[in-house]
Amino acid sequence: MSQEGVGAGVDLETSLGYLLKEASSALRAAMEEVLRPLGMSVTHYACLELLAQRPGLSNSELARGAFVTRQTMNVLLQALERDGYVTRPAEAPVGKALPTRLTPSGRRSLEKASAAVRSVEARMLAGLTETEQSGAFRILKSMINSLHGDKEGA
Amino acid sequence: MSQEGVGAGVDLETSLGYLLKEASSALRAAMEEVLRPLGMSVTHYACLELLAQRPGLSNSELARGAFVTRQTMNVLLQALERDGYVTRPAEAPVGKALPTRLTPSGRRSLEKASAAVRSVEARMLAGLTETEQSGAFRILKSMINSLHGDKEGA
DNA sequence: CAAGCTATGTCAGAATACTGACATGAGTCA
DNA sequence: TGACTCATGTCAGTATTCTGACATAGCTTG
Repeated sequence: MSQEGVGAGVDLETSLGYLLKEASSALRAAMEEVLRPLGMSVTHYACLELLAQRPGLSNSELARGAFVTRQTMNVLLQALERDGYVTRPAEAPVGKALPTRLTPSGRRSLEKASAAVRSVEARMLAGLTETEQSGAFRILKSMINSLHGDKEGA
Repeated sequence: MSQEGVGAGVDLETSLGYLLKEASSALRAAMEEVLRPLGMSVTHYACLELLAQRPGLSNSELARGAFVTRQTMNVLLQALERDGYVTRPAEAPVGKALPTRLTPSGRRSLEKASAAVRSVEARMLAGLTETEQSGAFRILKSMINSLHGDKEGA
């Protein structure tokens, strides 16, 4: 049922951009599936994982790391703080940035989620050799770099 | 702001899943940037591009192709129909599925958007050889396949 | 010092996408 | 035929994320 080529369109069957979106969508769906039983969303997990690996990140830094706006991250952080997963000082030690840290409860919650997500990533990479994986890493890095540079010709 | 030198255990920096999300996020942002002047969102564009290449797709089929729920696509289609970009028959020729088609207006609108998106994709792929691109294609396909297969043995 | 610029945290409203639910049409199977 | 299952279109409500706006802290520059 797919004939009728339109001139000069983006061929979805061969478009790397479309494939990138499909892969990202599949990864997100798979993560949601394993995180749902743990009562955690993907963004929740991303925030906690970031804090585990880089303690003391501010709201804005977490937002950039999770690829959401700082307003969105702020709402999430308030919920996580209310539920006792993270803590923030009442006053900023310097500037306005409030360094955030995991509580023991948050760390426990993250451990199960982190294991689940790692298993998803392992499944995603099953069938790829080490060489292919490092190739994928380099290629994705190149794509990101090319997209971020606005006027820059690579 | 917390200083750089985030030296310890930055597993996110080596995670292909994280990199995949970053690349997808960068692509989406770049697409939004070029589509905004045309008054079109990414989902909007995806729907029109799908219809250009596969005329007669139903609401549910479009939803799957654009990686959103059929409810979300339904809302979008109603808006596109109201604005005269697509048409759907009042009654289903068979079953309940309503085959959707672009109007001349929708086709015109798509042409500019498609060119803009094509330039973004070209920028993304700048700096990658043909071999690298076909490698990326194969690797992404493998990731998607591995994530979708639930109990699938290799 | 004063002015300008940038980054941050936060509140509020708007846009977007999702989950739940219901009715309908088509195919399957006993 | 009738019951069952599945896919679809659609309405309604909820949830999530975004854009806009404001005040404040720190740095830079004249």
